[in-house]
This record gives sequence, structure tokens and C-alpha cells, in this order.
Amino acid sequence: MTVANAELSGAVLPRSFFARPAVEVAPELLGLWLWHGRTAVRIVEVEAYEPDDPASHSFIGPRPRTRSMFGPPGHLYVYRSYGVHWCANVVCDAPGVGSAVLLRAGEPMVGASLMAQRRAPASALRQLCSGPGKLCSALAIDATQDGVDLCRPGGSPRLSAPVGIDPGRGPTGWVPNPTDVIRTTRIGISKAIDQPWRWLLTGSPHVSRRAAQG
DNA sequence: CGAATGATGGTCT
DNA sequence: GACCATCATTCGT
Repeated sequence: MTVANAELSGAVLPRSFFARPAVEVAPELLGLWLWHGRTAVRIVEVEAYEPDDPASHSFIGPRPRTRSMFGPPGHLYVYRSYGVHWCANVVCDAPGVGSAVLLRAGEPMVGASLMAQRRAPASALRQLCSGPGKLCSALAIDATQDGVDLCRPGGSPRLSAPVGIDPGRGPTGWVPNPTDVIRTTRIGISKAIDQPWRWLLTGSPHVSRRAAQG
């Protein structure tokens, strides 16, 4: 990594940040950076999935595929979607609970040209990471990263706070301004469709689908 | 702009 | 054999 990128990388979050239900962690992930190798995005859209949630992969209990979802918080849970795409979650709450936040979209911050290369023929900035499958493709995240610890300084992939923000400050760490966040129902599921467990950064052109006009 | 659809593979019934 | 936490493309308005 270049010196400039190292300075941009910010500080990782304490594991305690993730040791809460996904519905609490999810909105606070907005604005954080997800790094993998020489590429990084700012998270602009997330969804929470909980253990008593019929839409969650954890609903039926641990399976080989969902093993990491029941592991320690702050780790990655990666699964294959529709046999074609990869989707990445941040594991939350205590080990064994089965709570996670799906990373649905990001804004390219570092290595946009490399991400465009991986996403070819797509090239427009706002198309590179505007969906959970696109995000993993752009960041080159696949089954290899399933279970990886996102809290390791210098690790890859890893989550970090914006530059200049101390993620260890305050009771829950980094918290975005509430007026910067929009809350909606989740997308692309058939069960528990009324739970308002999707959050977006207000006005971001990098989300998978804009929120309905108020 | 929106609706419809095929690709493609693992998991569950 | 059905069902997907999706995406890119095609076709219709």
C-alpha cells in the first residue's frame, strides 16, 4: 500500500462495536470504509438480518454455509447469491446468535480504476458498487474471504473509520449524523418484507435503489 | 422509465 | 425439484 493510502486507511473499529444486534450496528456502518487490498469503498447502503428473522440465513440455525454468521462479531460472512454473485455481511452480536449486516452498496474511494476493471464492461463510478453483488465483484471479495476478521489493523479485508475519526470514542464508536440516514424496508426478499431494516446515506447516488420520495 | 427474463449453483424439502 | 439477501440485458411504454 502506498503511504497516501495508509494515511487514508483510518483506524479499525473495536470488536465491541459489532457485539450488538445487527439492527443497532447497521446504520452506524454507513460512512465507514471497507478495504480490500488496494481498493476501498465508503459504505452507503446496508441491511440487517436477525436470528428470529425468516428472511435471514441464520433463521434455521447453523449450517455449513452459514458457519461464519454464527462466529465472532466483526468477521465477514460471504455467501453465493443466485449461483452467480457473492454477497458480503458483517457478523454482529455474540457468537452463536446469527446476526449480520448485508453490505449492499458502496462509493468507490480508493482504486476506482481497478474496480472498474473488475466490473467491466461497467465503467460509470455509480455503477461499480451499487448492489451487494457488484460491491463484492469490485472489491474482489469471494468465498476466500468468508470468516475473515475485519478488525485487524492493516488486515485485508478490513473495516475502518473515516480519517480523523476515533472509532473508539463514545459508547458505540462512530455514529453518523441521523439526518444523513434514510431508513426503508429491505430489498429482494420474500419473507419479513415489512421490517424497516435497510439504511442508506441520504442523497448518495451510489445506492442500489433510491428510497421512495417522501 | 419499468417489467420480464436467463444465467447459474448451492441448499433445502 | 423449488427456491433464492442478484445482475445485465432485452423489450415495452
